[in-house]
Amino acid sequence: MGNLNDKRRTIMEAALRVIANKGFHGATTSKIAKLAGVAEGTIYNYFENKEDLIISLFEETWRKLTERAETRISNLEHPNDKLEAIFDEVMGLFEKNPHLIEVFLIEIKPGSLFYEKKVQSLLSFLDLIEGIIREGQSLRIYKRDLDPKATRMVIFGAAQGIIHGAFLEGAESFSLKAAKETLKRILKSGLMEEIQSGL
Amino acid sequence: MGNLNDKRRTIMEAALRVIANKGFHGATTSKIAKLAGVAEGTIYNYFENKEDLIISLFEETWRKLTERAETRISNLEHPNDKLEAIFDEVMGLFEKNPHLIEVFLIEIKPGSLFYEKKVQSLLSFLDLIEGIIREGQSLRIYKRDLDPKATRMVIFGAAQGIIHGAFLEGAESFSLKAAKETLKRILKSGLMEEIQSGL
Amino acid sequence: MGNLNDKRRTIMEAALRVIANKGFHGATTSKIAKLAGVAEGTIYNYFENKEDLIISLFEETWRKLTERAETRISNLEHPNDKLEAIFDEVMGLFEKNPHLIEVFLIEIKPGSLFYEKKVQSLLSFLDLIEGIIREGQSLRIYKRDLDPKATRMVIFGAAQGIIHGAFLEGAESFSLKAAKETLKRILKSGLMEEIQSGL
Amino acid sequence: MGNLNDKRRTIMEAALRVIANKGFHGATTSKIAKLAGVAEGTIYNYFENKEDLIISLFEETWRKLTERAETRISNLEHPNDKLEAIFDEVMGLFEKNPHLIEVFLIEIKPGSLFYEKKVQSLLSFLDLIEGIIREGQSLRIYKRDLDPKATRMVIFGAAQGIIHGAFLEGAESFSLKAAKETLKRILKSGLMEEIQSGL
DNA sequence: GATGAATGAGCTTTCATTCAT
DNA sequence: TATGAATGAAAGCTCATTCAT
Repeated sequence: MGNLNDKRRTIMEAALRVIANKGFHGATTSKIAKLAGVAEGTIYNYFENKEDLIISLFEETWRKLTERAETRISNLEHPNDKLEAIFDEVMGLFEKNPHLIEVFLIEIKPGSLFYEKKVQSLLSFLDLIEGIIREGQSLRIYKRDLDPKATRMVIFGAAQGIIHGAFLEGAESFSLKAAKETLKRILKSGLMEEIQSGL
Repeated sequence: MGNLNDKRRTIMEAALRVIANKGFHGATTSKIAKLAGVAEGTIYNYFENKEDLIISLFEETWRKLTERAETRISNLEHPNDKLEAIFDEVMGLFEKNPHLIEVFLIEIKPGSLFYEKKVQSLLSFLDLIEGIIREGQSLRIYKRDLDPKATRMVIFGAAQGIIHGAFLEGAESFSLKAAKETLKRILKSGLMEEIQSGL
Repeated sequence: MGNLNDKRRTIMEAALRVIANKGFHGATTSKIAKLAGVAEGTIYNYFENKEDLIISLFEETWRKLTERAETRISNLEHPNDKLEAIFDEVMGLFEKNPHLIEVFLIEIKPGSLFYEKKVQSLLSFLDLIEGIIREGQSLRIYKRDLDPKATRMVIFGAAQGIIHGAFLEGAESFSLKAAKETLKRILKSGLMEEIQSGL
Repeated sequence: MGNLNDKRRTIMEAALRVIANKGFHGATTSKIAKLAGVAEGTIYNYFENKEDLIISLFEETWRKLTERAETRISNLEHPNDKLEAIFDEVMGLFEKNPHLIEVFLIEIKPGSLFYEKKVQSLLSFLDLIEGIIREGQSLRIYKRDLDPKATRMVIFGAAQGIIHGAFLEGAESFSLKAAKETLKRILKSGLMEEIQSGL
């Protein structure tokens, strides 16, 4: 154990940091190798090719994010609280490392590395969200006529949207904090059953 | 007239098709030229450089989309109907050309071609949405505590999300039609003022 | 007459101005054509190719310079005065249009357009200088043991040298005026027979 | 050691030979790589870009020339002898490699690679000459009213001139040996104080 | 396993020249 | 003759991948 996986991990971490600093297309094998403190050729002892490295990184990152999210929601009761906690987890990662958005949100698209591979870890993350939606529906907290697979993409996409918004407009005209609040409100009443007043 | 713009248009259409087939980063000048049936150098008679070509394509596409959307909503009264009409217009384009999502929805990020340029046509499209939101708020149809700039990104992102969903999962497990319905419901109650019961 | 040569002349003048503004390598056929107010293809009705244009321009410019120099020295007696007048003529042209130096002084070298062609007009200009040297030698003003062909190159090269100096060092540390004076003094005593004092 | 610098040297020597054969502007990276027996990309393992290669070559060549000249003059006393020794050194190099003139004497002009960089090695070489001139002036051997910065360019340019002459005219009508003698004579009396007769 | 120099296909861009009109 | 859009070879440069050590 250890040694082999240590170097593999070192390379992946270097790749993550290079992407975080230089962006997806600025992440060359040479920069990754240098930061990892290994020779360029060494990368190919641990990964088939660059694509394999990036996909592995992607999988690992989403897997860990999902794990952290699962831990956090395990203490929570209400589906709204769970969704909010997950959302915070995701936002935290990408606020710290804006460039990761490129790889972990944006490179999820037709034609990208990740698309053909239908990367499992992202689907698992989406499954987590879907589970909460279904749970909320069972508890009659969330509207039962919402398609869960569609709903999870609406939530995921809306979150991406406000991150994009933060870049598209400046920090001056776009408050991420206010945007989070707005998103929360929209989703809350968008998802929740309307309370039958007077009953 | 015509001839000059014809060739320009031919090149732009070729670029669009190459992007559609090969993705944004697979769209080389050589492939574009070949598909357009012109020499590579000819591209540079009509565009300053590749970036100029891509941005022109981007601008043109969003501009036309915005125009069509404006025409469609001019007959409509209720903000919900307007948003739905716009949404249909966008979905129509990207269902036909899935790869365009890369360029027209996604390449809007720090470091990308479009980010520095803050391409005006996309902002105009978003302005259209924002206008409808503000209008709905004035009419006390939409919640007044929603930040319009955030809201427009939530809508935009949610729409992207369900398009992504359609690709991430197969057609068999993801019904775009059902997804649209779900999105509509979420946004409807998400955006609209809750009716004061007892009145 | 006229029309044919007019257009030819127009193109050459445009070429001269483009070189003067943009330098030798910035002088593209497209810029020349635009400034001349003709189509790019038209250049090829008057010149075999770009090389032919440039060489023609070179020849013409040196021919005219030689003519002007001949006119000026026709009134002068002493070889020193003649050389100085020629020198002033050359310096005047290149001080006004520094970029011309590239073509008319510097592109005279092995491997250049002009080298293989052994451009006649420059040789005529050098012949003019040589004639003055020979004349000075006949009159026992100049040293008779100087090889005239070598001497003409020494003069020509020395003049180039101080022009280079003006570029190599800044205007602040290199006074072209002082340099001319120095060159004059060196050549004067360098060329002239030493007067046998006391005899 | 060695191996790394060997390849660097191989590439520089190839560049030198390509320039010698094809001239400065005919020296493409592809030709250089082919002659060096390396892939084009290999050049960029040793030099930042083509400009860096050419400037390195230039610097190296002038530096070595200056070194050799310094060694040779260290044994000499009279400024005339020193200048002559330097001159011989320069002539030796360029007689062997005529095309180098382009790069090492002539590409020193506004707009050229070397101009902006004010390549230090050439200035050092010129400083060497200037030092001898100043020394000669201190010793009252050379005229004190000559501007040393101008004088060094006159000498430099005159030497260039006779090299040019050797190419412009054929070997049959231009004797480089005679030209050297002529240059020596002109400079000798041109630079030296006139002896005060009667003393 | 680890190295990193070497590779070379492929990229965007330029521009002298051609030729159908 | 005049046009100028079209051409395409060739340029400098990048970088994922290989392989001899």
